[in-house]
Amino acid sequence: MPRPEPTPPSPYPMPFTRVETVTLSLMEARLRVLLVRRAAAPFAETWALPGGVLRIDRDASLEAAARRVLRERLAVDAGDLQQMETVGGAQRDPRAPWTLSVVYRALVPAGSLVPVPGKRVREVAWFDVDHELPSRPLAFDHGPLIARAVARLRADVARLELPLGALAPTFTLGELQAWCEQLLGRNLDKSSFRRRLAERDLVEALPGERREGPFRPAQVYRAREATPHD
Amino acid sequence: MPRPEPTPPSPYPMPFTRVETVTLSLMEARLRVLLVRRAAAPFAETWALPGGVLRIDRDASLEAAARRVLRERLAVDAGDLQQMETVGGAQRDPRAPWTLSVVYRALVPAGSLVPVPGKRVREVAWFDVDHELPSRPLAFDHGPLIARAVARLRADVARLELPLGALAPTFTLGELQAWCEQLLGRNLDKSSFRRRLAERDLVEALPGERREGPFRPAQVYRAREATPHD
DNA sequence: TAGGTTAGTTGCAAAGTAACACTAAGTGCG
DNA sequence: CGCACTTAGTGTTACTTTGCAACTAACCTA
Repeated sequence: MPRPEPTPPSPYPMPFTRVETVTLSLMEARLRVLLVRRAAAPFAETWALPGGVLRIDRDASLEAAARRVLRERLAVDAGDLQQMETVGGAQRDPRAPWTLSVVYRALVPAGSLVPVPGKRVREVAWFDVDHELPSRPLAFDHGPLIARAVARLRADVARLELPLGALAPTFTLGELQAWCEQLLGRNLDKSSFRRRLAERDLVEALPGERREGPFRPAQVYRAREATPHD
Repeated sequence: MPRPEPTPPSPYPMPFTRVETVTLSLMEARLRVLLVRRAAAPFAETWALPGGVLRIDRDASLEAAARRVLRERLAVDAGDLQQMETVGGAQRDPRAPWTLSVVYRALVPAGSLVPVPGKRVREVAWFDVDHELPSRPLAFDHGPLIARAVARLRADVARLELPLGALAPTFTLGELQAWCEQLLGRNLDKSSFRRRLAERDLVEALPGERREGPFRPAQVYRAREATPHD
């Protein structure tokens, strides 16, 4: 076994490293992003993405860091968590000479989060990504980060790479379609939606079971486990 | 103008931050990746991606850091440079307690690079991503990083989001198709390739000009400038 | 029993794609 | 001169995917 060298890792200063989260959810049938209003400079009083400093003493990985930030700052478990992009440079944040932010997109189940202000945060609120955000100036480079995260989520959903982690454990196909439609912000065709679902094997029927409405009951499904198809 | 605070940025230790490059090129009609053979532990004698430490005193941005690494270590200008993903964690590299690597994919024009060994590198070589790589063990987590970068490149090319920066300044449609075919590792249909090219407006004919073979001359094209289509 | 609502399927037309054949334009050779 | 060969570029046709809409099924209520 090669003995790890005790060499000091590097004489170079390292960037101020953070994790930012684009936290999305469906509320009242609209896709919304959670923002916090900053209490301190820079960008005091401006809305920003919730984020936090990477804690190498506590976070085992980048994804773990993103989960910790969501848990600590927002008290929410990210159902689906995807890394988006990493931005870094000398001029991003006046608090440090060089900052690096790894951006994660979190999709959380509807109603899993009651926004409460915390440290360094005046206010927490959800914003409709299509109707409320475009006009609003955001702190740092957070505006384009959100736009790209939303675009990528919608591209994923459009080709049925669904963030199933943020979905209820069981669901009917009608519910699944409505959920996709709300994420996309447009309607889908029922028959081709079902056809495309069947081609991939994303979901499986829970045999025998069904669920109530005042109308015809529907088959209940659940997400199939990640199938390494080969 | 809000005065930047002189606050010390953070009491937290920051991760050992690097940039790794998945440097790809077409050589002898095959997609190849440039690897270096490590001279020192850990993973001495093992092939690895070329990379370097982020130098916040010299790099204005992450992309600039990737360009510097390519220039200093490989003496090559990246025609097309795309950020792939960022990996980080406590157990990645025994040289530091916590390392973070931002991975870039570079596609360089064929023959723009003569591989020369340098510091901490025994050997430099190109490997066919389809035939030589899968069997070969690589240092760190570099194997999956390459696989994902290649898959993403091919997905991009398949839907004609072409890394035009790595292309010759002018070309014929036949050359462009052959280039895509070599990147993808499979053949494309001529007529639908041209039809799909025409729908997007990726290329434009250089009017009047044409170029020689021993056969019928072809129209010369060039890449259209990034058109913000709205 | 009729009517309303959602679940689920079927048929068809429109659009997009792949396979292949065809014409066009140049070179070289008999 | 004209034919064979090669690459450039276009049409034609068949197939696959998608969107639209109609239809049946199941359940409730009145």
